[in-house]
Amino acid sequence: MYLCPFKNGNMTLQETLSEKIKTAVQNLYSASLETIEFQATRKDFEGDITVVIFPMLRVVKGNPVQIGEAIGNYLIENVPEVSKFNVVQGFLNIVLSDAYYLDFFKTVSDFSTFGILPQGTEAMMVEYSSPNTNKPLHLGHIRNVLLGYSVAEILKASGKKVYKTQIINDRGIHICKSMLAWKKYGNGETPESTGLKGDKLVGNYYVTFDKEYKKEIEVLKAKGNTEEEAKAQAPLINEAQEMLRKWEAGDEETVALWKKMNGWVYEGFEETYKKIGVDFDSYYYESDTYLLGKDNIEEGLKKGVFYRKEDGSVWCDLTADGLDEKIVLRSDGTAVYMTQDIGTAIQRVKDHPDVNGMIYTVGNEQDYHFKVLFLILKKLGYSWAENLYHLSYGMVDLPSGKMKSREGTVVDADDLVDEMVDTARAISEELGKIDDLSTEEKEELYKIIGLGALKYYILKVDPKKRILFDPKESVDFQGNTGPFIQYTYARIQSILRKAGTSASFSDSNLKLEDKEKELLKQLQLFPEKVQEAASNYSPALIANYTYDLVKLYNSFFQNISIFGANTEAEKNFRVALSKAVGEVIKSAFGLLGIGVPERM
RNA sequence: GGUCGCGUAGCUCAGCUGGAUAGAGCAUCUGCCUUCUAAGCAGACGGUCACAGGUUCGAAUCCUGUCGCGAUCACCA
Repeated sequence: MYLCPFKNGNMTLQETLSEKIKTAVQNLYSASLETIEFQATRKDFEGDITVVIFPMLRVVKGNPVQIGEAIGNYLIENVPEVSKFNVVQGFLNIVLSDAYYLDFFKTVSDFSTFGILPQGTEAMMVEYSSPNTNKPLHLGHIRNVLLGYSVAEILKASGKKVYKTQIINDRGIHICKSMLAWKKYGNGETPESTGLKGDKLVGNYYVTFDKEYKKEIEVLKAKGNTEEEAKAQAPLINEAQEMLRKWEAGDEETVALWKKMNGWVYEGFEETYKKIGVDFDSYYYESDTYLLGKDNIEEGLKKGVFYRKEDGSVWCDLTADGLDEKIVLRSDGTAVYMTQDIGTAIQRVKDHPDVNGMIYTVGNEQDYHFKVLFLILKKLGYSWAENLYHLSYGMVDLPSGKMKSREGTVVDADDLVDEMVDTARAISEELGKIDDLSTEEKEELYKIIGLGALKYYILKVDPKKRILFDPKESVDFQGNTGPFIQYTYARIQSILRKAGTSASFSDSNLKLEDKEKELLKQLQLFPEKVQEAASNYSPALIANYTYDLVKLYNSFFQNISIFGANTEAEKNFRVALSKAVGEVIKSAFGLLGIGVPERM
């Protein structure tokens, strides 16, 4: 835990304290300590940083309170930043001088880039979205896309070079179902002729297929067939399978239809991505990659990583690693999911030779798959295989249970965003604070707020936890929410407009108010928080940090007058502090993919 | 059944590399807009941290077991 990360010289204050405490214990008790345990001082006590005395009792015999007192006194004399201390039970609470915080504040020349590292040489690839092309994106994809995008931004801020990519599942029986239904019942409909988004149109035919298929099953069951038989014998499913065979054989007409309908879907997806505000540096398509793994399988066979069974199928024995045997190539020589993923991974590194690690943003239902994939890639001997991470996130469930696109129980991505924007519009109009903005400015603002509410709502929860989403209980705009944080940003901008550009802060002899000190403490933690979020792949850490910062700021804002400050220096400091907080909010929200408004 | 994940206030979530009296928001209730944006602030109410053991000076946090919820165990993706 880093509580005083600001470096004055070449050591952080925390490192200095640590050294001095060790020296003190050495001098006072002739005992040597390995590490010193620090923690943030609890609100109920006076202090900024607390040293826990208990662990020292192993090497220093004595009363923890007396030891604390002795160390405290030593620090007062030997560390100028320590202004006061108190000891409660086994806790030494240290009060740092205002000068320490003011030095920190003055030293940061630009809070808009504070904590954001420049791009280093290490490159990583982040995969997210990975949709099927037979239906529109839904709430589940939204969580995926928001997480992936944010983690990519966070990794960038931590100094990595990042490539954002996706794998598009554009082939297989699912798209054939939509194609077949369109052919049979579509009457040549197109996005243009219907005015529907391409992905919606294709999705409708997927649903149509399912409806007609079910009808056929019922008919067959009525004729005395079992459920299984009916499902296998229904003409529609056989036609779809025939279509898939034709596609794999390269049948011209089928491939043309496939291209046409996928094209519609891609246009629809792009619109949705644009609406949400995410982007990609590259795209991989399963129709290109599903064969890629085969050569790697051959190679693995030679290396002895895989083995072939009598029927010709190829397997990887992972029982020694506590997993099962996994098939990597069918007996007929065709590729399975795993084959393709092996091939895609290798291809991606070939395409981007500087990549030394990949993040896969995929739901936790595929935990096992990725465990196996990573292990196989390691066994194949790729050095980058050590740096693969499955960014596994919990499902988004509705009160009614799982979302099922075939049953129409999905929350559509476009609809959801539109609803959020509508809510933002309704609230803004009711409050009436921005009536003088132009229509375009207003609409832009509603988008920022609506999306902010949605994104924050999803990103603030730990990725691995499942989310229960109740469409009836709309996403909040008050409390721990995106709009609350955006509102604080807008307030700050209002302050800055009023202050003009003249105010600059330079005085180091100010007496800080508690709330000012709290804000400086929180600001100081941002760089560490970015690194922590990067190593944990967790936007939630950034969201929670920002919320804490904003709560502190609002308390400061509401209780301490900025323009009513006693001195010009005080006023200038408060304006500068406000500006810094605003810049960190903007920067942190940027990592979450959330915009901030000048007014709201 | 095996494996993996989750279980904290009525609800949604923080806290989890062990530390003080477990924190926020929503909801409910009190105050605060003639003063820098009330999408706010100040406060009240609300807890057997699923349960039981264990390790420790100290456990929501680590270990074991039990229960509950979910996922996964395809020549599907």
